[in-house]
Amino acid sequence: MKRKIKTMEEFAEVSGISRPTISKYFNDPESVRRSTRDRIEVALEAYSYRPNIFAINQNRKLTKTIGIVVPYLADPFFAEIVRLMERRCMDAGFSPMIFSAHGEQRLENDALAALQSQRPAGALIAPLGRHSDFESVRRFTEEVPTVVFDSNIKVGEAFVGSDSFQSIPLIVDYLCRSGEPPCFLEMPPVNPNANKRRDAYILAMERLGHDPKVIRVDGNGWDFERIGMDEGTRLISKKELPSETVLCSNDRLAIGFIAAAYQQGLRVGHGAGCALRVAGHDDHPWARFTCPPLTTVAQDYSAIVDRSVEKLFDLIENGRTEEERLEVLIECKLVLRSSA
Amino acid sequence: MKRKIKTMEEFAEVSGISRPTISKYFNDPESVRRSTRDRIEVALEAYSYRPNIFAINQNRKLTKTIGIVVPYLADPFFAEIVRLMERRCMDAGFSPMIFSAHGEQRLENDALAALQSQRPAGALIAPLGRHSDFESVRRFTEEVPTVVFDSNIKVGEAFVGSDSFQSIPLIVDYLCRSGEPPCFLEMPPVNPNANKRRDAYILAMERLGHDPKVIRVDGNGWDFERIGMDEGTRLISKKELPSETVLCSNDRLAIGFIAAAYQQGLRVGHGAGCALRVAGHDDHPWARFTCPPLTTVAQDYSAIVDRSVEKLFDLIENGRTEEERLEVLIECKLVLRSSA
DNA sequence: ATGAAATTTTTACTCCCGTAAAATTTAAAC
DNA sequence: GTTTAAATTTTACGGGAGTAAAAATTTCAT
Repeated sequence: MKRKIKTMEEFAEVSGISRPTISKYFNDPESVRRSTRDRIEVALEAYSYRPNIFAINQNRKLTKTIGIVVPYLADPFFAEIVRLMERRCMDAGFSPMIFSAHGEQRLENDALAALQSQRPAGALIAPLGRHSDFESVRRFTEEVPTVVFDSNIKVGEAFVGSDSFQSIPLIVDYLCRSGEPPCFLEMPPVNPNANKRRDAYILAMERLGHDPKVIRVDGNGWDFERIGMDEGTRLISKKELPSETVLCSNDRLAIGFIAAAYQQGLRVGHGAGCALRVAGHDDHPWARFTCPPLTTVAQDYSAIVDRSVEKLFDLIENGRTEEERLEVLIECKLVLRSSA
Repeated sequence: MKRKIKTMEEFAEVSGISRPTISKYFNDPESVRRSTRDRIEVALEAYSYRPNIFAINQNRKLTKTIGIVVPYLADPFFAEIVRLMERRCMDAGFSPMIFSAHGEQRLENDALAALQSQRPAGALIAPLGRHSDFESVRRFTEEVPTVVFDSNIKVGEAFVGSDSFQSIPLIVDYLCRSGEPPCFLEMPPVNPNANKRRDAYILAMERLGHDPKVIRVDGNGWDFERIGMDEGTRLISKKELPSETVLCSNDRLAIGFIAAAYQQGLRVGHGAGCALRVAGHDDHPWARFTCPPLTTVAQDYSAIVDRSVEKLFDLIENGRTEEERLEVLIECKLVLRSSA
């Protein structure tokens, strides 16, 4: 015949413990004496009361919420990163809150506004990049301790991402050593990474004494596979490829390109009888399931997540310091499969 | 020299309008006279004030939050559904909140608890299914108006999903008519859909006078592609496939299976010189980029989202009725590509 | 048992906004 | 220029928990 407990006041009553102590308990169970903790927990089982989160956050300067914002959640790269980040945050006692910009500036701004209204303790954001409303994002980071990842726009307390100038030479070297030097397939860059990759490609090729060949195809939006397939089809059928080795700006583009090659009857791979070698970048979760499996450069998902989250926790605990903005560049690893 | 406006009281002061009216404005801008609305909006630009969401929700019986819970966000099917749902909710003036169970019962329960503590106006949930803590989910739906989608466990006010007994016959018929009758490749079912699909397969085959052949492979978790590839490799190399036409329980499994076939040197497709036909189910976003492109049955993403969201809005507006639980089954469409 | 230290209880104020009721002002209608 | 209806202002309370300060109690070592 348990009555419904709605407030902490009521719970204090039925548990026989004063409200301030109950409050202390919920903020940190270790902060009350063992015996009272036990009494509270017994009552808790009997009445299953949970404090009202809105009332809690109303008085707290900083909540336990951590915002995670990505440019496109349906991209498996971000889906996977978010998955790992969410886990880390929960393990540390925070409540992650996920937002996606769906590739649109307006929605990114909306997401940041919605997040900010939650007064989060901190935020992990991968900005749209080129399409971000820079001022908007900067204003956000003024109010909320923020670690930026993946796409390095110069806001927030820190950046964590992969080092294109390390990763691209890896794959370029390999491709040059094992066959015809690659051309570079890119689409209009959605973020700074895309530019860095192209620049890194050019640099790497020149270092090796080869002539860099960049193919910029059309297409916008986040349908990378479709762009890779459509433009790949066009390039192949019109024989406009300057090299039989194609390094794609990212794996999703490569997946589309491989599909195009397949449909045109070109065999992709490094073996005998193959007409084309294709490589990507990122080691997307699906890269190992292409036909043939994709040779690529793997971003270190765990490291990106770990470093980002660590830095954010540090910011939350110790506050912002006057130190210079931290930039963590993480090494990538070459992943050799059979596409190149 | 604008001072920081933190409360509605202060904003009322600087805008020269009373607080209750400001409050009305934020609840519905149309509810105040044109002239005052203008005055408020002018002040709003000058001071960029936003009401504190916690204080708001503390007093409202029902918030503007809508929870979206999926079993695995990194699955492109759910990523896409979530994307569409989020959009619809925002357009209707709600704040969607996304949760993923990451395939684990404990995390599903955590997500539901976290969501419930937000006192959402309603929830759209795709339960884990077989691995759901049924009682937990049921309790949740008692407190929160809920539409269940994709996986029909019998809780909540309504279910919206695809009709396996309509979709599977479509593809079975087609496969039988165009070649050898298919065997059915499934993994241990993660949700009721998987069972229905198998049963529908058996039924469809029997109707056509063929002998149904179900292959149940091992594997758990949500790495469907990996399971499809590993088990496909095994089945092919050991020649254990009872038919040269393979209908996979879902597209992700099929993607893995196709990769396996490719690596074993088997040509997939319906043309001459092809050793194997492979078909899937769902029309995942990546299905068109397999090699060869995947023949499958398309779930109607928009319809699923539309119907779910409509019903939820109806529930929120009109409250729960005593009517029977609504079950909406949406038709699928055959998508013929070249894999079968 | 005694004193000191650690906890808990009491009391009371704060956070920021929703909202109801009564009083007042404004706008529209005739 | 009334009359009326509509909108706004005033005033006041409530929601549920954080938190500070002082008083009371418990714990533990000596």
